[in-house]
Formats: sequence, structure tokens, C-alpha cells
Amino acid sequence: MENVLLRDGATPLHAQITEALRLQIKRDELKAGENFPSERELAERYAVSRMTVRQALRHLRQENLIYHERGVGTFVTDRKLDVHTRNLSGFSEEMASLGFVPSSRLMRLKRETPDERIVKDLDLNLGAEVFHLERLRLADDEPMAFESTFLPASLCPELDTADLTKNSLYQVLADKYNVQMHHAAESLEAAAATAFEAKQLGIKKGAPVLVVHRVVFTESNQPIESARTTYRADRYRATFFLTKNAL
Amino acid sequence: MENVLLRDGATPLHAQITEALRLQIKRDELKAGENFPSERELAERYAVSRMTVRQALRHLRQENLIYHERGVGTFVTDRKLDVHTRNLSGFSEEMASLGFVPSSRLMRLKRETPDERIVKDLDLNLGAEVFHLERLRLADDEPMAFESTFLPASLCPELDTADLTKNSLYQVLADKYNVQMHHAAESLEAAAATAFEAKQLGIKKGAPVLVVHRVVFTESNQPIESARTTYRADRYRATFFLTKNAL
DNA sequence: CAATCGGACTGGTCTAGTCCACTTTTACAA
DNA sequence: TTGTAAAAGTGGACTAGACCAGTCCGATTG
Repeated sequence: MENVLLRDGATPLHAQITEALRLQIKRDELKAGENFPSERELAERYAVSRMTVRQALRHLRQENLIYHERGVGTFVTDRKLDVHTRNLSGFSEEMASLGFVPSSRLMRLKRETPDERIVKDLDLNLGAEVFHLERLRLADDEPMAFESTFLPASLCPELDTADLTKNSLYQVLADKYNVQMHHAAESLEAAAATAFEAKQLGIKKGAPVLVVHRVVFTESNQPIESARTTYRADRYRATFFLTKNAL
Repeated sequence: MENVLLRDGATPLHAQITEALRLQIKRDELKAGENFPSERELAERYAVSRMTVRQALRHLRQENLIYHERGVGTFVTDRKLDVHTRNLSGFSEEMASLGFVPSSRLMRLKRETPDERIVKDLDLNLGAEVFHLERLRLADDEPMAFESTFLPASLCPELDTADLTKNSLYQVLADKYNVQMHHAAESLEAAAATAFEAKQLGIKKGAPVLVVHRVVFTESNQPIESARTTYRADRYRATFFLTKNAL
């Protein structure tokens, strides 16, 4: 058992404990129904204070990996059905985690002046320009979704020069422009495929599609992306995890 | 300014501070762009330790009401567009918060033996029975969704006798059976309305609908409800808030 | 045998500090 | 006036305790 934490200040202790426990749960070393160590026990084991352990457990709880019962103890959540919760990652990461091989076909990448909707989404000044890219998203070489994305041009001055076929958009934003996505608002609705969408996705016109509109923000709440993704209804469903109260 | 906290142990101090600050934000007494009190200042104002303040702020942060900037301060989130995030509440509450008058028409309420899918969702023993209710959900007297709900019969023995037209289902579960919903898994997909659904919802057969499948759990992870709700695509969209990292 | 009472243990809450990395402001020097 | 360096302030992380209200289990008592 590895109970050694790096106290060099590079990675917070609570993050290291979270990671260690998460690994043990994923490896089935800590199972549902088994006795999970108590907070005081973990504190002693890792030689940290109980508050630090509690912070680590809070993260695991937010991921629904564990739950608490007052007066009783902590338990690993029984994952009867492994829910692939939609989290804040891009298409590539999501598809990879679902076991598909993601790829994409760049249909368009232009600098332009956006319409009112995008200006509002991205909180732009009058006349500010955006990059508009359209991509067909494939999973295992089958069309899965069509995505239309807008980014403030001020944020990523020479996006046209970046290689978006090899690297994910979020990777480029993080590496080249030091822009980190932090949270997002998504709205989902059902629609009938337009003739254009149907052609791109290889389905019949009027077939049901799931339309996801997403606005992504940085930590300081600056909008960095507005995207509209049209998924084939027969190949995709979105799964979310909801909680009643703050954890 | 009310800085008085009840120290009777009934409501945790951090919850009282959360509520007080939330109120001030909603009332616009604390605005975006204005200087939000620092953690040390709040600790002094409420005469609590800084850790307690931090716990309160964490809740507000999870609701995306505030955000932090290291070395700078805490700020109220600028809500340009007021996002009605889908949270763990029932149809009635959600519609009410959107400004509609919710109502529902009970189409069916029977005790029965469920199929495999429901057995799996609700983690039932072989032969266990469920209540199956079907309701047409209206907003401002217009059909909005059709909902098919399954609940373990063992959980709510005489559900048939309860008045489900006046009280929300979750209200009955909480009041009469002391069953509290805590979290849920939802999956959303687009589909074409079947002839039956189309008739119920007053739309054309084949028109796009948003199908939400939801399983609700208690705090100790016991499944209490499996529901399938079919929304009219032209009247409903679901909005979610996603975060990259644990908060 | 059944009931109950007490102790041990659990997570929930809270305190009163410390140190750190970081940003902003201020004040002083060139 | 312009740099720059120090000071003040911020949130992030962490400690080493404390008390409480639940739960559970085992021993004692009727």
C-alpha cells in the first residue's frame, strides 16, 4: 500500500489522497459493501489532519464514487450500471472514454463577424471578430455529430495556423494560448434534421437529432466558446448526474 | 445588515451564512463587479472561523453564484443570461420556476410486476412489485410532456390512496413515507414521437421529442424512482451546468 | 429470554491559528 | 516622472485539536 505523499507543495495533499483512493476504487481494491476506512483512520494512515482527508472525500463524493452515512461510515457507491456521465470534456475525450475512436473532418475555418446570438454568448464588443469552425465528428469512422463552433478571435489570434486535425481544440487553446476551460452551460433539445444536417450525418431529412448548445467559460467566468452540436439520435444519448443539495 | 447567526445547533452556521449571502446576491445587494467581502472579513463579521466561511462560499461557488481569483478576491458571477439550470426537482417545481402554471392528468396508477429494465433500474428482488403511474404533464394547460413512472411498491405501500393531483409525487414520498430524493442519473435522447405520444401531446406523429430517462436515488444510494419523460421538442429544452474540476 | 443502557465509533461541524503563492498597492529611489 | 521593491491583502492549503448527534454492539439487568 502506498501511503507516501509528496510534501513538496507541488500537488496538494488532498488531491494526492483523492487520486490514491480513486485508483483503489477503480482497481476494485475498495469495493461496494466492504468497509471503507474511516476519516480518522485515513488521516492517520496518510499522516494528515482529518480536514484534509475530508476534502479528498468530498471530491470523491462529488464524483459519486462514495457516499456517507452519518453515524455509520463511508461506502463505495455500487455501480450497477456504469454511467458515462457527460462531463466537461471535448468530443474526442468523450468518445474515447466510451470506447470509440474519434476523428473529425474540418469543413470550415474562417474569421468573421458574428451574429447577435454569438455576440451575446461570448459577451463580445461591437465589431469584434470570431473564428468560426465547422467540423463533422466521427466515431469509429461513422458520422456522429456536426459541430459549429465560435471563438473570440482576440483569444486565439492565429488559430488558422494551428493543426486542428491532430490536436483537440481544447488542447490547442490550453497549450498555445493558455486558455483553460473551467465550466459550461449546456442546453439540449430535440429537433428534426435539416436537409444539410441529414446529408452530413448520413441520415434522412426530418430524422430526430439531439442539438446541444454549449457555452464554455474560464475560471474567471470569461466566455471562450459557443458551440452548437447536432448529434444523430440513433447513435448518441447524453447522460448527466444531478444532486439535490450541495455536497 | 443581519449578521446574527443562531447558534442553537439546529441549522449549521455555514448553511446560515450561505443563505444570508445568497439572499444578498439575489437582492442585488452584492453585485457583479462590486467588491465582495474577503473571507477574513466575513469570518469577523459573522464571528466564525474562516473555515466555516469557506464552507459557505463553497456552496455558493457550486451554484455558480460566485467565483474566486487567487490573490485577488471573490466576485459575484455576472449573470448576463439567467440560465434556468435543470436541477433535481420534479416537473411541478421546474415549470413553476420557469413561470408556467403546472398541472397534470393522471392516466394510470396500477400496482404491477415490472419488466427487466425497471428491475435493473430499481435494483429489485425477483417478483417484487412496483407502482406504475402515467401522467400527462401540462404547463399553462398546454400538453408539455408525457411521463411514465415506476416506484418500488415496498417503499410506498398505499400510494394508490394518496392524492397525487394536489400534491407533487416527491412531496408525498417525503411527507408520507419519509423518502428523500438526493441525487439522480438522467439520460437524454432525441426521438420521433410515436402515434400514442403524438396523440397525448397534441403533435404530429414523427415530430421530434426529447426523451429523458431518470433514476432517482436516496442519500444512501437506494433507487426510488425510474421515470421516462417525453417532452415536446418545440416547447422544452433542458439546460445543465457543467464543471471541469471538483469545486 | 428480551429490553435497555452505555461505550465505542462514525461523520458533521467548528475553532483558531499557520504558512504559502499570488496580486495589488504603496512608497521610495533613480 | 518612471521603475522597482516592499508591504498589505487575497484565496488555497493545512493542522491539531474540540464537541455533537447519530448508529451499533455488547454487557448488564429485569
